[in-house]
Amino acid sequence: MKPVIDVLEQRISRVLSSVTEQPDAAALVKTATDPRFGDYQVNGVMAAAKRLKTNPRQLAEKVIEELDLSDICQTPEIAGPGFINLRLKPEYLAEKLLEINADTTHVGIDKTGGPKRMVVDFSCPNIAKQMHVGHLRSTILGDALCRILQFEGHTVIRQNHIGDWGTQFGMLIAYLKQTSPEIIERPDSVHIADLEQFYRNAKARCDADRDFAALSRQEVVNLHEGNPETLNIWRHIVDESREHYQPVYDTLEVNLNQDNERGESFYADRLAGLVEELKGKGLAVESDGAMCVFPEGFVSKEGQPLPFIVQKSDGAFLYATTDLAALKFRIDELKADHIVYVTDARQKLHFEMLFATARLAGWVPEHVALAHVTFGTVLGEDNRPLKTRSGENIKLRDLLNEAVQRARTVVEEKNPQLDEDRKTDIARAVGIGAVKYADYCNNRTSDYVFSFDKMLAMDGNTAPYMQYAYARVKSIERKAAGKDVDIQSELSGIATLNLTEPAELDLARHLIRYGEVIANAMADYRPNYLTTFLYELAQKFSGFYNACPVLDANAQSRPTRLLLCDLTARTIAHGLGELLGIRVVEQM
RNA sequence: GUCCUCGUAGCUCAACGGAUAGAGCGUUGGCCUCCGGAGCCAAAGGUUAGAGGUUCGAAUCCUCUCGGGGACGCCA
Repeated sequence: MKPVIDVLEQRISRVLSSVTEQPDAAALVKTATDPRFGDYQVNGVMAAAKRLKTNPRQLAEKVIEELDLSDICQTPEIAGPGFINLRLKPEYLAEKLLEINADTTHVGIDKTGGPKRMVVDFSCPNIAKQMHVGHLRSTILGDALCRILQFEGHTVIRQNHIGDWGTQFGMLIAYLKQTSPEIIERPDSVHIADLEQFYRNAKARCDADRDFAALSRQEVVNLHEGNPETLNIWRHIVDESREHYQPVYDTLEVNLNQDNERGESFYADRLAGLVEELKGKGLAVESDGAMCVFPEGFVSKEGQPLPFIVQKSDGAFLYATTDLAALKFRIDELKADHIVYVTDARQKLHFEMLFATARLAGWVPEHVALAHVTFGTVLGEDNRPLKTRSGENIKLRDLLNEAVQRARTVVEEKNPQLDEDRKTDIARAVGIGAVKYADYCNNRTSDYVFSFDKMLAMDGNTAPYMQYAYARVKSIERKAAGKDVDIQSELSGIATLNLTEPAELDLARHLIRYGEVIANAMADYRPNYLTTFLYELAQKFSGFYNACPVLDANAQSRPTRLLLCDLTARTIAHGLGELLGIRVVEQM
């Protein structure tokens, strides 16, 4: 079903256009800023009146005369300087709830009318290093965006642009050859238990030993030239690294695996040609020995043009080159018509220049949209980027383990009678859910302070609160049998509703807004719109739960209330589970 | 120095150019013979950093100032 707000916008805009004789007059329907103003408000009349130099209230009168919303709203009211306030009819709410109920797979939300091929670039850890807290936001934000886009009906191509092809590999390969010479014959026999330590050791040797440094450089050359022995070891390092980061994705319940990987190495043999092409087009020129593109509008310190360096003075390529190659590949071969990059805000300039350069080169057709979805930093309690006490990056694995452990303690305290497996499962859902939810519920552009205590709190806008709301509905369902209530038969074929209590209506009005909120969240790539909606839903459900008995309700009210419970549970499960990748549990 | 970004209640944060700027935490006061009190209801708390401007209307857009964070030629 189409969101009510869109239906209203369309219908009122049409009337406003005809009354004002201005074809592009927009109704500007928004959700009401205050319940006293009804459910939706029309803001566009005042702007239109201004253009016509007429009285806005009088114009609003005319619009209302022409407008027929009787199937949706009660009589519209004019208020203030020229707002039109709209209140949905209970009959309309009932009709919509039944529609949602009938849609068992898609919670009453239409697929997009214009499906696209969307490439989403996210997570992107460096191989040969542990994933740390800095990868958290890109990974889960990207995953949520993919889930939502997919739900909307787009074709989503997840791309994990892993860092598997840098000069650091020379040193890692050289180090493995020295410390585990058997790797040359049998790469599989060497297991890297601690990636971080491995990297540090190699780096230390490289810094201390000139001969080793020379070997490292030679291995870089070998790698680029495709030397089979070096390549084998490199491949092994990549495989070993995957053993470390795949479990993190699994724990996070993020849909990423080897199939989504297309790392820097994939583009390695395209770079030289790409730079040649840029040179040929007169875009890349030499500056201080490096090959640079100078896209218009980018200036540096002294007002000099800012370079986008595509080849270093020593001939090596760098991330700008790889990113260009990836962009080109995604358009030419993946046939993307929308590419979304999910990285932290510090890379903003880089992506602006990347997009500008690609456009200059003529690689971006008109219909292709490029977006950089930025986010802020995860901070510690000291308001500095989150680190361990000794100043190191916090490993994502450790962070998640702690969250689960803390959740486990709470479950143990609240529900000791549950069996062990159940407790373990709940602790996982709650702990991981808390970390993800805490991230999603903040505006992605701002930094946020990471706090286990806050994200695991049972009060407030947190995952546990949401999961609790869900578990409470499920508890009602479990209790039903004991009270001789057959939910199945009361809900099957339900054709009319009896919405009368304020708390019922309030909950109903909120439930039907789900599709509108998803659209809003996606238009701006902002999951916090979704968490806010879900939180409000849980609050409204609690209000309803307190005010309206369900199982003990009379025959007039009970089916309606059972349906409200069911739709609330389905919406929470969908929003949390399907769109945000946060598991709900029946009991907690 | 240039550019980007942020500055909203004691704290953490919302607010899609709209009406009297909203939540949560914390504080204060209510609500358990009742479907999970891990809850609900209510109160107090604000010159939206400051100054101009645009607009019928500005936390939101523009300009400047102050303050935090970030980026700015061979790292990603």
